[in-house]
Amino acid sequence: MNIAHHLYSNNIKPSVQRIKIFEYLYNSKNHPTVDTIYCQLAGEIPTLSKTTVYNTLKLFIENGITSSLIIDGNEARYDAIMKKHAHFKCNDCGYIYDIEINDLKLKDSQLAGFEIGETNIHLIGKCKKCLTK
Amino acid sequence: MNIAHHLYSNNIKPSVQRIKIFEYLYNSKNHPTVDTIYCQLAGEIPTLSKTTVYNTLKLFIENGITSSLIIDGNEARYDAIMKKHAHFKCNDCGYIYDIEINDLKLKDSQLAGFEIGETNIHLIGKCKKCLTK
DNA sequence: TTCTAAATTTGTAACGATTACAATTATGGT
DNA sequence: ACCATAATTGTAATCGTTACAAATTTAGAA
Repeated sequence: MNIAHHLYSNNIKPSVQRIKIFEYLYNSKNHPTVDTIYCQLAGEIPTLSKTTVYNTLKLFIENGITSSLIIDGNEARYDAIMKKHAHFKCNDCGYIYDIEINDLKLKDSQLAGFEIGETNIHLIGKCKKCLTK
Repeated sequence: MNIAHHLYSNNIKPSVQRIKIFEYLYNSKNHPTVDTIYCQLAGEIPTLSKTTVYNTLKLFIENGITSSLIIDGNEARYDAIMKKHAHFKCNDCGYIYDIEINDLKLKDSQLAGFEIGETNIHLIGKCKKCLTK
């Protein structure tokens, strides 16, 4: 995937920072926090500022190529995979799994006439790995 | 509902603060924030401290009579209705609706062997009222 | 009732994630 | 190369939450 082109086609002018941040987000599947992104890229881009990471992610979200999730209260995590999916966080190892969702059945009557823009599903528990060890 | 008894039967020693906080939480259906609870009760309990509200809610959650939800990033909201339900937040009026959920169908294969402790479903969009006005 | 220990409440200070803002640096067109 | 505009950066401020120690209340024993 050509990242510069991906940014362009979503109305984002590419820059070194933007390309590197999106690249990291897209390749690392671990829903990184701002701090993680910053620390990982600070080596490659020595002048990088944490504010730039915040600004850039905000821009990505506004243009629909990134989404944010808050699965525990304290800090936001980011995801470049835009296909609708749920998240499962293991309380033991802390890993956040992507979970495919088929369908979400809600009582029709209640949401009739509502316009649903966003659906966030967060599961918390213990993953198979941690349960079997 | 006898609140003092409800607290007792959940291993919480009642106190003026605890009773008032739970009472407010239980009667107001609007998923209040800590600040809202504090401001509402500060009149009745002039010595009330915001720390007490935090402590008390934490105690309620530990003992399973309250749950917290974070539907937009910034501040936590609290709910004394423990029956499993989803939340819909209207981006226009800001109101948070309780939505009954029948069933959540996820791809079985992925979560096989996982232990799911908590399921949070947050919907965001525009409610009927705001759409029709 | 009075004393004492434990639990609860309170206020202040600290913390951490995020944002505001102004200054610096880079970019693109003429 | 020059200029206007956009992007990046660092610092300081903001705000929800937590840590902590002092003050108050509670409950049980003497």
